[in-house]
Amino acid sequence: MSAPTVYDVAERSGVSIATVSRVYRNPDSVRAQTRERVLDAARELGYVPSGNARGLASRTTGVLGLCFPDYADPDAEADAEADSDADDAVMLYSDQIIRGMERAARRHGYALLIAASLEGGPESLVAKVAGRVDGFAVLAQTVPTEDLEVISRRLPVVMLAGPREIDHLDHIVVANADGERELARHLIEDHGLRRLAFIGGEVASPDAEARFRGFQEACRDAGLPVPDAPDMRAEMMTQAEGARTAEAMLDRYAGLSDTERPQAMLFANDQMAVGALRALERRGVRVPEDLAVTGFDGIPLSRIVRPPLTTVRQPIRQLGEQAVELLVQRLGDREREPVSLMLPVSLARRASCGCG
Amino acid sequence: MSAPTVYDVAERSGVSIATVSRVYRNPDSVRAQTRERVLDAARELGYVPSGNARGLASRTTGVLGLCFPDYADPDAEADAEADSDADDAVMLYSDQIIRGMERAARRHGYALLIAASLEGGPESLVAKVAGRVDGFAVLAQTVPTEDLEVISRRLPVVMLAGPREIDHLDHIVVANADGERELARHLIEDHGLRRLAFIGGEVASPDAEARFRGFQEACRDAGLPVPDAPDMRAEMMTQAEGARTAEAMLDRYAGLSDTERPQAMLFANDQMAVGALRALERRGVRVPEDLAVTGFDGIPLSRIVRPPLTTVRQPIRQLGEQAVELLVQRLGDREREPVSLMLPVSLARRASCGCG
DNA sequence: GTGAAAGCGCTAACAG
DNA sequence: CTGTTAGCGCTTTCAC
Repeated sequence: MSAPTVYDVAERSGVSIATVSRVYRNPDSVRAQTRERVLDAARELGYVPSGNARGLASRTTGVLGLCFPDYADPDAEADAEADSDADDAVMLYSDQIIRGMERAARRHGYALLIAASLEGGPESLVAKVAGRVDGFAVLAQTVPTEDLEVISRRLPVVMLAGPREIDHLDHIVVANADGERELARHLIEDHGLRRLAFIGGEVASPDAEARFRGFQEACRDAGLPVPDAPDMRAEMMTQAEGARTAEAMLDRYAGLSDTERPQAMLFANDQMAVGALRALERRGVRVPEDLAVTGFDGIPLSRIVRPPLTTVRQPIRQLGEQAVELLVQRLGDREREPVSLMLPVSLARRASCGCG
Repeated sequence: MSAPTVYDVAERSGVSIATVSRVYRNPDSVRAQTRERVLDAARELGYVPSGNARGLASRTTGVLGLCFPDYADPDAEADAEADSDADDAVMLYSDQIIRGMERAARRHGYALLIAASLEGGPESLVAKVAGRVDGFAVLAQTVPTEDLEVISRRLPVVMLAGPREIDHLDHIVVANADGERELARHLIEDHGLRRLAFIGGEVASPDAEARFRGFQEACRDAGLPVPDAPDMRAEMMTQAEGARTAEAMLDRYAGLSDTERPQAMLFANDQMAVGALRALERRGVRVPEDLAVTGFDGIPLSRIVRPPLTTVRQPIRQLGEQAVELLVQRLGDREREPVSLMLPVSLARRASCGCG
């Protein structure tokens, strides 16, 4: 009793397999009466068209893919309450992209195949994805460049966030530098702050680095001293690290007078800023009266914390949607020149910088 | 210039197509030197194995699927800040399941194909998914039962949440009734409350209904009057609706004395409870002093609101993980008896009921 | 409108 | 360890 095929359905309904095929592919090309016979037979048999066979024969899958970073050790015990916020941050990011892609894909009639990259997975599962989709998106640093090199010669690939590693690929980033520059400018010009401290992430994070560059630009533009490195770096960009770095900053500047110590801390992301907010509260530092605090990302939590966090909203979902648009476009025209999109970000002025 | 195939690689590396196939399927079964030759040729050619052809020939895809409800009109303009919380609630739910499934699937070497069901989609996209996966999970009320009936005869399907519509399918639910009963019991026994109001959702929501049943049980167990319907129903189970119903309740009981009006409002989910919290604050009702408030779900927001919300944590992610486990099991043994799992929930006692 | 025949690119025995 | 030979289940011309 193996699964029924077009042959079974054809036989049972007294038509040829070509007709069965037509019924599923282009129902109107078959006389209504014939069509019903076929459909009935299919129902009785429990027939489900094989996507594989279809794909093989038609050379398209109707599926788009996404490779994203391994956001958690899959072998880790699932403990809802104890999940680290590091996890959460990355996951939220991936979730949003998945949402965006799924939504856009659906609009174009595609389904979405997702796969997180294992650490040192065998034959990288990108291969698995690549072979089953019409095109796919890759989050930066998820897939070895050399693999992409090979794969992208055979099907559309769009790189998301991070540097454009392969120049013939479509590529989308968010305006990290612009956003941070605008944020710093706001603090400097609108709030009259002069002494700003930037708390960065690991050097390997292209996003965090780009944000720091934006910070530098704002300093330069305002005629303030331009630091050549973040005042401090956090390895993880988590709430815990945010709290830790905030306290470390406090200690570092403890001996300084009010006119010397920083008036604002700009964190490379919201998670850290939120952690800092809590640490500062514990230490009796009032935000924004004593110190302004800002983040980056615009995660939901940023609106909920007290004081609400001034931050830069990243259009993460749109990143996913745009990715699909580019893939669909390229599927329609393989010759189109590769594009590199930079999605605009927007400043969310809230209480933590003294606004509102 | 069509995509290179095993034949191209075989020719270029001077081996047979069988060997090329082996290199990708079971590298150790090929002499290292031969393997390298093949791999080199593949690299030069830009060869990517066709998942479709593999699937066709091997009768497995290495992909599991998930059909979930259309959580938002795909044609709606994406406006991050303006997304309704209705959206968010459903999305968070789906996201968690996706996460859980992806994680578990990866652990078993599967990728995950996801597709939200269109409203009146053509030939329901379940067909699309069904044809491309080895098995899949379906969120309740996502796929017409009759379709499932047919499809589930040919590949493993597991139903998630909601009633078990087809009895030969594996099925997983969370202990909605148990959770709400325990929650109500806590209010009654531990806090000594006697007058509880339950705010339900739409009648069509199996979850909300199950929670109400749990509420009824607790009332009965405690010898309190047992209502035969929720005190009030919200159509959407959103924050806005929660706020609205909370105010309506306030108005309804405005004329009663302190010893007559409800001492607690039990909402069918967290979203509503959170909305209620805000509405109550606006109306000057103190929680929990004047009125206890509880939710259900254990969404992240429930921990963050003030006062933190007493709720019942649903192991949504585990729902996804378990779904994969069942699918994998069944893939290994088609004859296994269908199982129906009920995942335990846990009470999160927080300030909104008077705890902590 | 419908049928016949030829693959799509790979895996799966079986030989050797 | 490697090659040969059949299909896997469908879409696609091209006839009728």
